[in-house]
Amino acid sequence: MHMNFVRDRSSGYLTNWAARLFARAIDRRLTKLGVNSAYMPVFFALANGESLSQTALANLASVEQPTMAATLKRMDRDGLIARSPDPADGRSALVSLTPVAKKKLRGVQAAGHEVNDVAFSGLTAKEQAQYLDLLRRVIASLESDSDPSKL
Amino acid sequence: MHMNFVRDRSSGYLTNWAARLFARAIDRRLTKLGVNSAYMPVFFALANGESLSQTALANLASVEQPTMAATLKRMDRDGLIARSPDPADGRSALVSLTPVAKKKLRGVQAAGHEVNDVAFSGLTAKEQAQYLDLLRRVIASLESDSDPSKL
DNA sequence: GGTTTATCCATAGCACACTATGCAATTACA
DNA sequence: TGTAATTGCATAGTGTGCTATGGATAAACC
Repeated sequence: MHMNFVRDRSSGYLTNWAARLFARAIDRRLTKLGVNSAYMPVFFALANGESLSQTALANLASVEQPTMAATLKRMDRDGLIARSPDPADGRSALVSLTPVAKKKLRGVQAAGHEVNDVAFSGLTAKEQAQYLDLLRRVIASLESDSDPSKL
Repeated sequence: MHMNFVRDRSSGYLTNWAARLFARAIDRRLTKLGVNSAYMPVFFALANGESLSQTALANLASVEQPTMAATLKRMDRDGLIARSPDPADGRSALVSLTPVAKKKLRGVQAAGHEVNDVAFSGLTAKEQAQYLDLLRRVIASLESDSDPSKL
């Protein structure tokens, strides 16, 4: 087992690496369902029959609007979402899951839980809570770096 | 401050979000230097005049070979690396930093330290060490998920 | 020595993320 | 009410990452 000291001491590097491993673990499981990891926030947000705008979905997923636009375009292509005009706003369309997507919902949720369990398999319950807590605090600090209004 | 319970309890989601915030914070600082965040592992690996193969750099950065190939292509385009044929192996080329890149080295290192400090600004020294330790253990578990030989 | 296997790298094709920009519809306000 | 500012979405362009594949050189093994 060779070591890489610069790498293993860098919070940014390790966080990035962990995120890529999470995505790979998720994608390995979702590929069988014809689903991609970026679809997950949309699946969860619309799981109970909700109809949300693209902007609302982007906020829930913490991605920029053009990123969500591209994700929804792929989901549309894959037959997973339907769009209906918002009667209250001529600019907006409301997005909901199709019956096809609803059938995949349980599998998507199972994949999420499974990967979460794998990632936490070496941690005690207390350490798992610590991990989430520390992550949230690191996130808060980094958010205030980009947006001083959040201080 | 609105909440998003599904999101804030998901280790994969939070890790991904933190990684994107790290990358954005780094890129905001490196853009002035004409450097991208993916160049950082290459900068650090070659900081002391080393000459390494593409495969070695990919391993150090923990990315797949085609990913490193694309990164090196951009660094080449930006005049940051030089490639010389490996006299001992006709398939391989040895990569090193150009004088232009060496001039940027201090700035790149400073950006890394600065973002690390921002991310850790809300954590005690003990908590910072815990964060890195927990990350490494989560990474180890996720690696064994994709490669059972690592168990 | 010649065949097989492994290794190094390039390319194709795609997913997912970002910034910058612009149009169209809505809201705010003078 | 009519103009200005805001908001919702689309598009263009780019960076970073992945898998799959193939060619060319090197190493291993009859």
